[in-house]
Amino acid sequence: MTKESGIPNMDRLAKGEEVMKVTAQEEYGLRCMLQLARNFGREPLVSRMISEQEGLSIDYVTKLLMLLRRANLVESVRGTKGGYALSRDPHSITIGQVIQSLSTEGLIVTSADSHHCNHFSGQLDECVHLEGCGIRPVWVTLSKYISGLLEQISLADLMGEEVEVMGVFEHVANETEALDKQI
Amino acid sequence: MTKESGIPNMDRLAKGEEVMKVTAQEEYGLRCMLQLARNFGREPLVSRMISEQEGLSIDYVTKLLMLLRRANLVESVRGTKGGYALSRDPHSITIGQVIQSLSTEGLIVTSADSHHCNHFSGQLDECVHLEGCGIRPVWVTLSKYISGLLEQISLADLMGEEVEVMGVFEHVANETEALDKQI
DNA sequence: TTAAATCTTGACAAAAGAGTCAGGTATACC
DNA sequence: GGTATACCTGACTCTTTTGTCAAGATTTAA
Repeated sequence: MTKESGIPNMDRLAKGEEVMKVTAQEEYGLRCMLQLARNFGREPLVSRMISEQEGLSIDYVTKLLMLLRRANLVESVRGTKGGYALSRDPHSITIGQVIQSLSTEGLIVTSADSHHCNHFSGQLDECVHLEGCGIRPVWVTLSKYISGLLEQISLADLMGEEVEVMGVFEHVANETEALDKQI
Repeated sequence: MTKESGIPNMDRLAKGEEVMKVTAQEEYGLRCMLQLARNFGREPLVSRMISEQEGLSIDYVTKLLMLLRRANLVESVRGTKGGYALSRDPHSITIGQVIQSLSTEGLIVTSADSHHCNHFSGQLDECVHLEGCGIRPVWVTLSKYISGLLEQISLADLMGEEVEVMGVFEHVANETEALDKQI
């Protein structure tokens, strides 16, 4: 532990450190889902509309929606009057499910045979540190928190104004922590 | 919030969701730093040694150490008897500092003018949602937690056996949460 | 039956990230 | 001085990710 331990978040963040990536597919795909969530219950939304509202090309939106459709989160209707719609209520779709269906691979570390440890094996077939790794606890801790949080938030939770949504998060973040401690 | 809210972590993680990336540079660079940390106080460590211990090519290790040297985390000595060493005590180098110096760009969201919002602007110059974004709270919440955690852990904290290190993390994770709630 | 609107698909091009290579510079030791 | 060891650097290649394109299939409606 370092002497900085007592510095409040705002100070720590002010340093501008930037770490851990969200891919374009995850970000833009989630935004498309939010458009569909806001449209839930109405006529299907056409890709041109989403494209305009998100500042993305129609073709790209199409590609993202295809990924989401294949994950059964979205349904499509062809032809005139066609378009896209969520395949179920936005309350029952977590952002974890959305992000996962959009990410090729990513961070998740729970054990030595996890994707992360297999992926970063250097020139060898197996990571040198499989049997004991000083760094794994870093990613394990972050993974737990991240997936815990993402599984607790639904698309419906993101549909309000930003201030309200932020409130939801503060509440859920506390719940997640409480949950973690029980285990 | 979804009905899954009460499911313990292990169940949530078992689904195998994989989200948010750690780049190769971050992972391997951090490992090199850990090698240097374990060698702290002794003769400088040559890149060949690190290369062998990590299963990476010498050239690649060299490249990573160059990034770390430019961030003033590492010092190098040329010539016979040369090598690399931490530029200061492993207790005073946080993994946040390490990761940051290794990452080209990544997730950090604290406001509308953050890197994240500038980066994901689609075809336009500015993100459509700058004035109010339902998704930003997701990344803001994760960013806070991640950078909070990374700034509280030092290289020295990672030098022990994996089980011990995991213990440190459980302790620090709780502290971070407590800290967040004060604000 | 034809036209218009819209989704479907796979191939492709552009950009970013990962990792290698070759030629150069500094230091220690004989 | 000469030689061996080791760092320094930028250019280059390979792979993955991002985003576009073109040709096809389905549905509605006139």
